[in-house]
Amino acid sequence: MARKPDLLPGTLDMLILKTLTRAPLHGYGIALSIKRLSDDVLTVEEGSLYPALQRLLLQGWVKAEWKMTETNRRARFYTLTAAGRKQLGLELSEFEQMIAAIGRVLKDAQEV
Amino acid sequence: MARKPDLLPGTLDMLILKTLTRAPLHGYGIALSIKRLSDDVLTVEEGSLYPALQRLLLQGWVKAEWKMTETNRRARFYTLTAAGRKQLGLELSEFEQMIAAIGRVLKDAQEV
DNA sequence: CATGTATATATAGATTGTCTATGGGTAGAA
DNA sequence: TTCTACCCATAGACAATCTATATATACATG
Repeated sequence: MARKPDLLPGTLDMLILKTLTRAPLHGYGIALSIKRLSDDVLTVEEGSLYPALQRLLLQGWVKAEWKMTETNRRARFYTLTAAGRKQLGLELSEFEQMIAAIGRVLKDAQEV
Repeated sequence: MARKPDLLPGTLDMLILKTLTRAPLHGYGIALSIKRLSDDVLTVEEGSLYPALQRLLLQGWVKAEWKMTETNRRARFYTLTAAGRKQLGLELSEFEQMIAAIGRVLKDAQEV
């Protein structure tokens, strides 16, 4: 990781799924939501976002529907499926386990 | 991340640098150390480890020296350089910032 | 003495995820 | 009319990791 990344690789699907537990949203809205909730630390580039949404659709973790936004624009709204909710639970627990494990390695104790 | 990964991508360099703050170690020892400290959650595959060590060498963040181990084997021992220590500090703070940001997105509050 | 296991390094090639760059297009404000 | 914010999408480059493979040695066990 030579250049400072916009995301922690491997966490985008989880972030999207989590965002959709609040409400169905279109892609642009998902990206904005993640950016804002993270206080601009996380930026979801379009070239990451749309391929990720395709992945999630293909896996059946979200479904999509074209609608009009409040601002009168065509947009594709994504909704979390039951399988997606289950997948989110899985990813959350694996992520937390990893973070905890990394935390143990980063601790200063000398128990090598 | 279809398959459960052995590591969080992007964190390996940081883990290696951190491990070397305790003592100089050879590659195999670094991998073992990370595995044990993480209670077997993190596994550093050889195909990830040695390229990572090459990266760190190239950046000047570690230096290497062939020596004999306690068990009488040839091994390449890596030592953290001053630049490496500085880099570790940088990666630690960026990592913590990212984790905090992800935490905010994963929180259940409705402040969208 | 043969065999197996743990120790130890290293690379090639595949895979995957993210980023950069680009293309298209619309609503509404200035 | 021009600009900005909104909206979707893909191609290709790039980087990190994983799988598979290769080589080799110390030492224990049968």
